[in-house]
Amino acid sequence: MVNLWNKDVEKKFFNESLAFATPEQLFYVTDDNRYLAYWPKGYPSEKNTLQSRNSLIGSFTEKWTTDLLQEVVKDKGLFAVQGAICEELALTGKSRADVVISKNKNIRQKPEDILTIFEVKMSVVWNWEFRNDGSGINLTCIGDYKTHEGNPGLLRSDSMLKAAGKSINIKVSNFKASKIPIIVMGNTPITNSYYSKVDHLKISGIVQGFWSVNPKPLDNNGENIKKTEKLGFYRFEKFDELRNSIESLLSEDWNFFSSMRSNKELGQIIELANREKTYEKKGEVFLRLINE
DNA sequence: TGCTCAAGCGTAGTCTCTTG
DNA sequence: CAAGAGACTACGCTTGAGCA
Repeated sequence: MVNLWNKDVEKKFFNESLAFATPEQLFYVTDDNRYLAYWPKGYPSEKNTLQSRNSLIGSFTEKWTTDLLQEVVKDKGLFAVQGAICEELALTGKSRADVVISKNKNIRQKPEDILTIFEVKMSVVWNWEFRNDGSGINLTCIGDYKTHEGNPGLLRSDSMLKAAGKSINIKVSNFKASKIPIIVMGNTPITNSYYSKVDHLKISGIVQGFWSVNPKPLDNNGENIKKTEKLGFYRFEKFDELRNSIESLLSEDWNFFSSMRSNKELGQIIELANREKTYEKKGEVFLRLINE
């Protein structure tokens, strides 16, 4: 039984990090000397911005996602690889893929071996209070993301834009990228101003999905979106549900294509492609012609 | 070879402006 | 008038190109 994102995972993040980082690097310190993961809504005094937690939560969530995906593909002879490099797909040492599913487990990858690219955009979602009263580390959840000032994960508009931008950068890097689906993995919902946009990104073939692997991001049965109309966004509630979606992603032979053509040109291309015998062949010829 | 430094990655707070 | 989007800022960390 594999669990998706939940409060225990965040607790684990703080517990692991406290082994080598100071509480001051992981928490805000309030006026009355409380150690909190986020400023509570309406905190009255002067606030500062914590920076030292950023890279820690970044690498923790990427590792956590890699392990989760590894569970999905391990019995298929495939591998989840963290920080993959593939120059042909604009995935360089400076701008790696967070996680890829591949036929091999090397950091350096060939486009032909990569089956899916995952961009991880996750944060600490809940607010936490840390205490160390001598008897050891004590972490208490003091509220969901509606109770603190933070705007975690995919709820930030610029995170959405960055994820979309990186996907486009990969898709236009090389025609070999057109066969590889790209998924943005988050642990929060998205704002309603992005509902129709994620569907358009999916339909136009740029991002195959914004997936949240946090089944219950809000306490007290708070309302939160399950999916958008065209499944551009989807919130997973069980590991098996995630496994099924990834399996169907891996089972098809995908193609991304984009172009600006006149109706006349398109008609000519379709006519030529239609002379082929099978649907697969028609598709192949269509794609070859549209890329010429 | 070892050094510096720009450019990339990451998250998060603040602020302004638009929108309803 | 309130809420949210997006721009901007901040800063910690890593990579790799250029250069002495």
